[in-house]
Amino acid sequence: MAPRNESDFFEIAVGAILTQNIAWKNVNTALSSLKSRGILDPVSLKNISTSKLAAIIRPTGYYNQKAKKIRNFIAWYGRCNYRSRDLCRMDPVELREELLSVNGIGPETADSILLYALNVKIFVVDAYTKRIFTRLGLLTGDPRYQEIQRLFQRHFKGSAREYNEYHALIVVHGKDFCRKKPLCGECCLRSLCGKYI
DNA sequence: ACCCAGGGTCATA
DNA sequence: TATGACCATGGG
Repeated sequence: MAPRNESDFFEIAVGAILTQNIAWKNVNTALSSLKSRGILDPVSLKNISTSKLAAIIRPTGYYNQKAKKIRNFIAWYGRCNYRSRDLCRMDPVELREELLSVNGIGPETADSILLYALNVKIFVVDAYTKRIFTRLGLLTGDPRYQEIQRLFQRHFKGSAREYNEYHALIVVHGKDFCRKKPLCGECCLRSLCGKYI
């Protein structure tokens, strides 16, 4: 498992918060602004005012809420006994619980940080995942986050690298499932999922 | 001029 | 437990 440098860790973690209910595309400009100002680090984000931060991340929408969420995350990091490079030594279950205790970090954001920033082998469930798995008949009704995650993790025995790749595939093809009739994205995922699920 | 995008929190019943 | 209101900009 590969610990990342602090710069990468914060870019991924802050990006995970900024992308909540928003396409990645909209996040890049905000992350670039933070980087070009040299404030994508825990000290700068601790010192900047919430309103200043909100103005910078404006293009991502929900900017007032997200500014608070980012500062809540930074405050947690300040309280945490581990530095970013050592977080991977924490028990992943305990770390997940700690992330979830931060106001503004829910299951998907916590799991995104674990998988993408810390290479913890945990599957990130998003709206697309739920829609696709339900549409494919793998799940029925209105499954909860944990059920969907368990379904994938029970059947897919792959590396964290592959967890990462599969979630990316779902995001890429997920929009095809907005339409009623099967499209190429569905065919792709049928063969994809059929191999493992 | 709509419609939606890789969520999460809070209030209410 | 579960359902709904709310947050808000940018691209199609």
